Amino acid sequence: MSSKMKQKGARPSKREQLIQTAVNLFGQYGIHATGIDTIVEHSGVTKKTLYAHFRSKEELVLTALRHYDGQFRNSFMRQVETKARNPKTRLLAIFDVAETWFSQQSFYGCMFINAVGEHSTPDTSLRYVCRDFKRMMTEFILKLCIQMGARNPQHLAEELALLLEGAIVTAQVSQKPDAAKIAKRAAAVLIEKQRSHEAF
Amino acid sequence: MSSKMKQKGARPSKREQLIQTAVNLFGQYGIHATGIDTIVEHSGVTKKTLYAHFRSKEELVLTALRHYDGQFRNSFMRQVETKARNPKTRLLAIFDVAETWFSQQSFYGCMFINAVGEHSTPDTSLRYVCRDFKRMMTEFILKLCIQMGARNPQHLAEELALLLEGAIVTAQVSQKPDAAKIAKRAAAVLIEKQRSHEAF
DNA sequence: AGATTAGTATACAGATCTGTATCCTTTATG
DNA sequence: CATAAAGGATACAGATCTGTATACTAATCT
Repeated sequence: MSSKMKQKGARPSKREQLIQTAVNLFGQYGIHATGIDTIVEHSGVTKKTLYAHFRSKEELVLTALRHYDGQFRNSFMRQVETKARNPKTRLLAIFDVAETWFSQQSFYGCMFINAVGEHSTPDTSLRYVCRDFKRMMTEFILKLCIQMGARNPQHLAEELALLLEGAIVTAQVSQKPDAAKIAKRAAAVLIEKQRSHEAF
Repeated sequence: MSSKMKQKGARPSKREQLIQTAVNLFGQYGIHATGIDTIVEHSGVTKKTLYAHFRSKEELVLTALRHYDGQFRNSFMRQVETKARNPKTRLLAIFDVAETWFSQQSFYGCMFINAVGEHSTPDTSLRYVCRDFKRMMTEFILKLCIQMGARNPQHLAEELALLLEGAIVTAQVSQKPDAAKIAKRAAAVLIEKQRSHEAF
């Protein structure tokens, strides 16, 4: 049996410690503002070990973003699906989950939006990761719109995704967690407008 | 007559050159990624002159943000008011103006959103500048909502502002300038829902 | 014209950044 | 036990960052 076998409840490997620390620091302070030395200090792992696991800072950045991607999506979708049962209420629940997210002490906006903000060059791996994250979120919404039997699910999903993005940055920039409530109110109107009373 | 008198059409002062260069570079590459040396090179002004006009990089950052604030708001509002005549169509025109903004080669998202993304500490001058910018934009929208005779202008303005924010980051992250079209579609629904048929 | 200001050019100090190297210790495994 | 792998501690190289200092030049005001 391999020693590298991942097992539940085991203390995290150095690699995982580094990634989690990177996620936290990049999330709070941004990527450029977070130096390797800072990550080393906060993770309790030496620089040599860091560079044994990751070729460069850029590789750590990408790994951290991808890790957070999976982590966040899992948590977010699970919360939505727990909070409500049918597609329509789940669409609305998205904004309730968002509000609890915005209200956390450790909320510093969307890590992917912030990452793109400091990396303008298009067609880079970082940009792809961020783009894909947003695409996945929209697809999650789209599925619910289809299940709800919306007349034009694609349109509705795009609109609701836009509201969610707007709520995120408004909560961040204007420090108003209740931007989620505004978004939810608008979402309710848009959903009602698209509701097909035949399905469900 | 003072030599520092500003006169139209005069070639820009060193100070203005520095500010404009800073706006451009901060906007494209972000604040942390843009060094003083880079600004010096691109502005054609020496470092000593820069530090004669600004105490520190931070002061230049704030000045640049405030400068861009006025510049952008002026341009944006003027375009909206030129494109349409009555409040309702002006509200919709916001998203047309946004789309041409998104489609520019030099579009790198909203400078203020990006700035906040790399400066998480609240209650700093930088955060105030960014917050005020968003507040002013929302108030611009609010005035139009009131003029339109919306049933709840405050609510409508908050919702439309959210849609605009969402469109900005979606256009930036997903590189889809037509996020503005989606926002406009949703805005039309929200506006119609709030329309009071008594006024105008 | 004379004096002051504004600006150029450039070097430099001190801090910080990414990434590497060296030496030693712990840990796991056959 | 013995050997190899993983990690800790630390110094360092080279680049880049903010901000300052020095010496010279061009413009401007009285």
